Parts: sequence; structure tokens; C-alpha cells
Amino acid sequence: MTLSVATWNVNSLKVRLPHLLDWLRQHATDVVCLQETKLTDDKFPAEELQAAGYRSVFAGQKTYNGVAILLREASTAVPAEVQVNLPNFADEQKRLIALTLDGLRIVNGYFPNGQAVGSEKFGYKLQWLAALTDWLRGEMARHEQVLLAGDFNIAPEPRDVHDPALWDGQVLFSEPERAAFRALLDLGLQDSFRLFEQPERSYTWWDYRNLAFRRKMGLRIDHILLSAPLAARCASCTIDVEPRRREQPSDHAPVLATLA
DNA sequence: ATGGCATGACAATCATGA
Repeated sequence: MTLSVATWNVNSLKVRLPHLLDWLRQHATDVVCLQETKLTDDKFPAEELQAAGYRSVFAGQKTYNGVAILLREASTAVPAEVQVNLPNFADEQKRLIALTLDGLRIVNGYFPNGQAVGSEKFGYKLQWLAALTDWLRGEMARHEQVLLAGDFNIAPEPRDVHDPALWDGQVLFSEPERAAFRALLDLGLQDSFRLFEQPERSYTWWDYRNLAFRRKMGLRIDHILLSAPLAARCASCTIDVEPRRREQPSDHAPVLATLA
């Protein structure tokens, strides 16, 4: 029994819905984690996604943030244990949604950006990461199969950054953020992308400005992490850059993992 | 050079992203 799981920061689900529907038609991915939907729940396009064969579980707000998990009806069980936001971290911002699918605990996060190292938002990012790690420790004790996907807003290693010297110490690549990423790995999670040989300059985000995509000036900040039993089943993890080539793209590309 | 581009709220610019 195989299962495919994707994560994609769509940077406005309203604007990107045509791209998403096209992508779902092409890939028929079983589970799709979305970030930055930027929609209140009453505006979520659940009917359009239902028509495309997907059940939606979502938590949004006006203008900013917003997360959703799409489940392909034909292939997935009914979701249970739906969790919106971290239970140990009071937060107005909708940045996390989790559910359990036939014993598989799926956590989808839109991690804070952090704005600038040392800023108030950077402190919020580190606190959010600490709360996530504490909460996940318990989730991993309760579930053998844990999948953490999303826009982490952290490039974990120099090879995940187009110009590590330029980005040294900057937000998204600073030592405290990378240490927080390692703390997630220390829980027993593995970076599915690095389970396999990958092309040089593999990134998931490129600035809209300065022709960054064409010049391969990107960062790998969107990830799918797997607990050991899932990592053992992981058959592939790839970044699909095709949607980024389209007109009016999201600045993030989808990441896709398959579990055998 | 804190810009450059994109999105949303709002009605001309501004907050935010990464």
C-alpha cells in the first residue's frame, strides 16, 4: 500500500486554486499540506476541491497565514484527532493543523518567518519552534508514524542555500533556527529529501524579484520530516519546480514524498 | 541602497513575506 504526501506553500489559495487543481489532476497525491491559504474558513474553496476528489481539513484567517490538509477521497481513510494550532502555545495566528489517518499522524505547519534575527518576530519564531518540539515529543510517544510537513522557513544546511556566505547569520539560515531544526531531527525525525541522492542547487523557494528562480537563487525551506518507521518506507522525495515556471506562480514549489 | 515583487485590505498606501 503506497501513500503520496505533498507540501506546498501556495501564497494565497484564492489566487493559486487553478494551479493547485491542475497539479492535483497531474499528480493525484493522496495527502496535500497547504500553507498561506490567506482565507477565512467561510471562504475556503472546499466545494471545488471536493469536485476534484479531495476532502479538506482547514484552519484559516483573514489576510495572513492559514493551513489546510487535503485528503484524496479514493485513497485515504477518514481523518481523526484533528488539532488546530499548538495546544501548548496560545496563538492568534493559524499556523498548524494536524490529523490522524489510519494510524498516521500528519502535522502541517506554516512556521513563522522571523523577519530579522533579533526582532520581536524572531523571538516569536523561536518560541513557536520550542513549543512545536515539546508538543511533537508527546505526539511521537503516542504515534509510531509521524509526518511533519510544511513551510519551515528554515534552510537547515549550507547546501540548502544558494549563497551560504551571503545568508550566513541571516533569518531563515541563522544558527538558532538551524539548531531548532536539528532539535526536531533529534526527536527521531528524518529529512525525507536527504534520504536520497538529489540534484545540486535543489530549492523550494525563490524570491519573486531579480529573476531569482531563473538564476537558481533559492532556499530549501519546505520540508517533509518522517519518523523512523515512515523513513524506512519512503521511496522518493522530490521538489516539483514546474508550477514555479508558470504565470503568476507561488514563490514556493511543492515537495512530494512517496511511502511504499 | 532594506529596494527589487507579490498578496490582501483598502481605497493611496501599507503590512508582510523570506
